[in-house]
Amino acid sequence: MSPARARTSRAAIIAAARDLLEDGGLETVSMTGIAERVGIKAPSLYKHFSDRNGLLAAVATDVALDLGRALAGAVERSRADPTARLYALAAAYRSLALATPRAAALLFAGVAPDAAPTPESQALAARPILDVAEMIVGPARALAGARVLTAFAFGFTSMESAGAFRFGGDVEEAYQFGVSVLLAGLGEGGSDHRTRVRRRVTQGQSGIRRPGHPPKGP
Amino acid sequence: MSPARARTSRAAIIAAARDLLEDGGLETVSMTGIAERVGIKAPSLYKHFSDRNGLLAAVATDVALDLGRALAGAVERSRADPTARLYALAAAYRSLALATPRAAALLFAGVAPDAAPTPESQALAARPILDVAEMIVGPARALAGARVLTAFAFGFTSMESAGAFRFGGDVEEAYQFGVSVLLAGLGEGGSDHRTRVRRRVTQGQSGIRRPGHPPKGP
DNA sequence: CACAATGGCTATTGACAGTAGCTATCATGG
DNA sequence: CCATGATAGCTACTGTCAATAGCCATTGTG
Repeated sequence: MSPARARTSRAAIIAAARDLLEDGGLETVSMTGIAERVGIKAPSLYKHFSDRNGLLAAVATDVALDLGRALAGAVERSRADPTARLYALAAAYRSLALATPRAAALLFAGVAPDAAPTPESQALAARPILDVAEMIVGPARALAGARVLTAFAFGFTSMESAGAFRFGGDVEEAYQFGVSVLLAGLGEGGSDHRTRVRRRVTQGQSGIRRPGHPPKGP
Repeated sequence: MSPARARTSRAAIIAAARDLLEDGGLETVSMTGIAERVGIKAPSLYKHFSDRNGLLAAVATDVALDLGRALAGAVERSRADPTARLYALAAAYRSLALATPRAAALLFAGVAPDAAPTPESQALAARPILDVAEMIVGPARALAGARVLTAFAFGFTSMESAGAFRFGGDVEEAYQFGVSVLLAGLGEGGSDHRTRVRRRVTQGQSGIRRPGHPPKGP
């Protein structure tokens, strides 16, 4: 084992890809473009990553790690009570999601299905949210609570940066409103909403014509 | 003005594109593949649509119209009280979003930025949600409420079909839980959450290294 | 100092979006 | 009963991209 001169690095390639991703969207993240940015030719990239999806997966992991750090930092800086933590987390998430919207989409939306981040990086990013959810609704509902919080934050910021909120109004205010609504609802102990509702909404009929291509996720 | 024989139709092309989209993802929606499905050659598609994005925009509009119809139908079939309506809408949305996940992503996430559905179709899809939000929180907060509801429903189903919920647990139950939490929080009259919170979370600092590529949406 | 591993390169292939320009078909108006 | 013109299809082509094959230069270690 004896390496040769390395004109670039894995980290530099990932950074270049992230740059391209953010200011041009997924389709502008070309092997050619990345290679150009790091000063090599496209085929050489395959010496560092198996293929484009492997590279995107590394980008996604990188983003997940950033997100985990940002959330953990927000928790550290906030007061210890659940309310303060939740607001801090929500703000930190939105801040990152708006700064790097396409990366966020890469993380949670199935934009590039074969470019999933590593489970470890995901677990790291999820940790602070699971913790705050547990503080609010208790251990039994922590997972469901965290999912609800994440779904809202991701969904909202995703739509926001996609420009899907096209009817005017104060978008930031709506986000804060959502966080406070979730906090109020979660704080309600969850009462028996869950069981009360369970049987009512299981298989909404909606008159779709498509035969259905069910998702494959675990 | 005098047309010739038409071997296919705009509607057939859109349907073929939707099929391809659902069972292969956006990147498998190729002009060649679509053309093959409708029995013509790829270049002929440009007689019906300006380019691939134009075609995708038509697909998105088609999906938005379906969604609008599904939601309106769910409202019609439900009881008149806000709670029943909200659950019906949530179920109908999830049903459609899970049946056609990539189409949903096309609608709300910025998956194909230049393939936005027509404003009319969007307004139609948004109507039922705005209505129920107004019933729950009143006209002043209807828009914010609708955004919160939509963000949650879109975010949740998007993550669900992307397979982003990888820690086990009952995912459907978490969705119901989320709806009940939102209902409880919204029903709380909103109290003064909004203003109480406003100044606390305006610009979360999160230690991101990226200089920021702000979104362009209106 | 040899040698093997490694990271780079050029050349090539196959898929795809999109354009140019031709042709066959049909509806309408003389 | 043509002639005209609009249209929807076609073939041929270009340029871009991911990915592969195979060669070459460099460098650390025995």
